[in-house]
Amino acid sequence: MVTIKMIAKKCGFSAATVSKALNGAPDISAETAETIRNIAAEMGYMPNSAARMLKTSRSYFFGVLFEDASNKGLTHVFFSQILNSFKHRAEELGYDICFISDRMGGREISYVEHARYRNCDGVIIASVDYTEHAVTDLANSGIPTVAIDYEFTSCGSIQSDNLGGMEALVRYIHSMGHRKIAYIHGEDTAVTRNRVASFCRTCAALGLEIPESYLIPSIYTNPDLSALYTKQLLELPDPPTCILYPDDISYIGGMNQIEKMGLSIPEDISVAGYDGADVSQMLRPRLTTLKQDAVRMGELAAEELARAVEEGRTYIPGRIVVPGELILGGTVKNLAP
Amino acid sequence: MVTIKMIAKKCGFSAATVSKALNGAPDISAETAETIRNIAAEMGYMPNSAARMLKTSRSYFFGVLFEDASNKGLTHVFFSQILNSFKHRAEELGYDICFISDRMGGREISYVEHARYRNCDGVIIASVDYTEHAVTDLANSGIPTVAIDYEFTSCGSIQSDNLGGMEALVRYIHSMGHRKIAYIHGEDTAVTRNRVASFCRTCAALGLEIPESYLIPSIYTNPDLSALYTKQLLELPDPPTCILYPDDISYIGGMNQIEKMGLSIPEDISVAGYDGADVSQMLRPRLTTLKQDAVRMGELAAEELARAVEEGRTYIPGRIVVPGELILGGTVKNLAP
DNA sequence: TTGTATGCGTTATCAT
DNA sequence: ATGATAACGCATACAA
Repeated sequence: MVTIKMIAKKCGFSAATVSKALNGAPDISAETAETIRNIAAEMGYMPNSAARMLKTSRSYFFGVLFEDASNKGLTHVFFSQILNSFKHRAEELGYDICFISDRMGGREISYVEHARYRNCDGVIIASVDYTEHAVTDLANSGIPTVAIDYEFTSCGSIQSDNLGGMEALVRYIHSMGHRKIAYIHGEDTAVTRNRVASFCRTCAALGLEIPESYLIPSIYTNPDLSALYTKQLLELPDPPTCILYPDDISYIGGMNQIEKMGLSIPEDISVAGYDGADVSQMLRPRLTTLKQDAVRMGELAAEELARAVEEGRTYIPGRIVVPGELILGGTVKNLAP
Repeated sequence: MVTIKMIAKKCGFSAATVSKALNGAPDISAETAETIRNIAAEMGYMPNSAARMLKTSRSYFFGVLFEDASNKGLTHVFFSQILNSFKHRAEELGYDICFISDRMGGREISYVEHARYRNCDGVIIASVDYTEHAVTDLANSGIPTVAIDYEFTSCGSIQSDNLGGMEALVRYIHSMGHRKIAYIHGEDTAVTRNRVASFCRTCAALGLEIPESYLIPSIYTNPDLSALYTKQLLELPDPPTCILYPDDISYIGGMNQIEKMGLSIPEDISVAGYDGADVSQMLRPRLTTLKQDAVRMGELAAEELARAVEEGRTYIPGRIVVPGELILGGTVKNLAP
């Protein structure tokens, strides 16, 4: 491994001068800087991040906390998209990614400890149970933090526009003449509550009466449950004309059930989804759905976190709401031509 | 930040003694060790990985190189599954994950440089163009390396059993009475070549003549292309009775095309897939497919890499082939009852 | 059993 | 413009 000392020896300058030259310090003559940089490159020099980290207490690591309840982790479609674009943007900004878990080898450690151990300059929190103490401790640890789809005091926040998205979706369905809209929704989380609230509020604003039986708590990405509830809905004395699903996978469960009952989409029953832009767009007809902008969310999260890190004590947490996009597929029938 | 020195001051012992006690050195009395550990815990001590790294030149980082051609990165289903289980197992073994990219901030750097900069103890290579110089350089850098689905001399290797898997799949289809089997396969990679070779060899062994027109090069996860080729196949003067797709998404494209032509699966045309265990299992009928054991592959990769790191110069690269599982869905009709 | 001294590679301060 | 020196936090060889 080639170090600054070795370069110093080779080129006759001192280690201090070499360090400065390599870091582009202003008090080094252009000529020496040039010479030193050439020799360093020639020798294949790479700085040692550990030494630099120790000296400057800056790691250029973004910690990533990414533990969802369903334990899908990195295979979770929406979050893997966010993470992917977060990673790209972070790299552009000069940061590497370091996952924060709750164990180091055999031992259990807290997220805060893990982040401190690795000297993370900042941390992004996504896809977790935000009420967990281990999580709130991290958010309050003083380490610059940005949360996805959640707000902590004094932390940055990147949120999907669940309120606006759901409103747009419901208004569209209403504009297609539907008055009886059911919503099979995901388990109780802050995000779900927002969507449900927006659903109810928008329906109310449109003068729609939504009976209790139309609002069904299910579980995200569970096709069996959504199939079951679809059946329930369709067997109601007064069934809905349109069913909303919480995600692509739930939709597929519902779709199977609908076909099984000999009905077809959208002739006999209309459907729409949320947070779907993957599989559901390959099926025919294409699902009408509200696509969240995961890519933009990841980018913004990286930029916000970089800002939090670099502004330090003067950082004022940003609260960014990222709009989604209404994708008009072919699953909502026009009842009012 | 609380350091060893601070603990030393507080408890009256020297820094060396504290360090030893905390690391469970044998030459410290049980009593002092106990005392020191208590005080350390009380003070909320966490070692500084940068300092430790610098001193021991061990980072307990596994570098992860994960750049696929299609740029899906972490959203690639198969590889995200591998990465997820790799991450879990690595954490159990005491390692954190650090992504290796080809840039640091604005500057371009090589993978090797990146891995060295972060002092990665070892590196896993997955989902890349293995012929790229940047990649082979990494594999030959001397850093302990394990590759997924590829073999480098002196690197460990975890491979999906593409030969055995494809053979099992073809033999099963043959056992159902099919003699005219077509294969729409992915773009040219080492993995694809293995599958195609095994497909051809198995067909030959079974005495099946596969015309050129039955073997179609497509692109992975491209539903439009697979739809197009499905149409081509079905319009052949002598069409196949069963079509093999390279993945779930390609299958969905084919499925749509089949339905569009008024045919049904498996009554009119049988189909099967490869590397599918996600969406295709939620559709009805369930796709008959050969599921790769991504979870096991990730675990094994972590274990193999840990071994490579810990055995150092005495490490003899392991070549592990991980069998898949034939999932019997309902898309292959029995032609020979 | 415990403590002293040293150095890992780097950067920052202060002289020169 | 350049260099000598110290220090970051830790682990270790060796002395006590």
